[in-house]
Amino acid sequence: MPRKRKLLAQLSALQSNSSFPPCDALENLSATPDGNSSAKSSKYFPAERKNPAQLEADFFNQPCVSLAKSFLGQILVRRLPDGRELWGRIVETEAYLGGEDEASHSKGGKQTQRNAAMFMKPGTLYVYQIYGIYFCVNVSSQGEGAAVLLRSLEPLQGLDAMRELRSTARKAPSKLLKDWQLCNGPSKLCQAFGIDKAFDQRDLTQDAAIWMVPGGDLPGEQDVVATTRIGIGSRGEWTEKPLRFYLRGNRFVSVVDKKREREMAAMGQVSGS
DNA sequence: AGAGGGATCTTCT
DNA sequence: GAAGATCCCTCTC
Repeated sequence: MPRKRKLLAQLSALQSNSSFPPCDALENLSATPDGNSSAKSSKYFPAERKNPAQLEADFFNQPCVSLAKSFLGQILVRRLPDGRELWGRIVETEAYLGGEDEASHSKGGKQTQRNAAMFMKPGTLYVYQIYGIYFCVNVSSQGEGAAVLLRSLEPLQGLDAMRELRSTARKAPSKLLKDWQLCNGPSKLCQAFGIDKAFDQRDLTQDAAIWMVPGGDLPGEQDVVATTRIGIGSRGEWTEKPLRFYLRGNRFVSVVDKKREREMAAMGQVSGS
């Protein structure tokens, strides 16, 4: 059996159970969970109101950099077809501004079939495949063609399911993944949360399978490190712009910039009160 | 601890 | 036809 086939089969088996169709895209049509499946299920709420505290359209309607920072500390929630809920706290993001931003898929303001979601209303997911085998997920922000890449999450709930989803994609399933290895990278978090192309162009404020809720522990300005983006190659002046944001000292961040953190600490000493 | 390469395929030129 | 907002394994120091 070819490796890819095998992976797809495992994923499909994991994500579906007897009462749900295997196709992830059908989740929206059957939003009612089977009562006893999840502690967070809507036992006391109408089915259409899955969470009263979820982040709404006005939150996502911010300029790109502002949204990228505002995401830090907020919580991404994913409900799998079997009813299990995965919770992850966002600890690392990148802003892709569109237009002049040479590193953005929407550079030059160019809209293509692939990046169409970047031009849709704030809160729309942009999911694309990278290197033929992985996925990355962005959230559209205010601004033409602008979006925020989700790079790392701190896993909060559903870690067993995340480990299963992550492990299906590796050669040596023998060694158990540590908690910090589950979601510390843009494609790792997509694997762990079962996010693929089927989520492209979905609306975070309208979807029954994925949404965000406000975090209880939001960072202050001094807790956020702003540094260069990862993996964008040489993009002129845009290569060095501080458009990546992460929580200082958080062990679930994918790439730590010690040098930058020292610089910021020094600045803080000078201007600190 | 760090460097290097392979996997794998859609999208756009 | 080539590149790509990555990850993981292996080799070397």
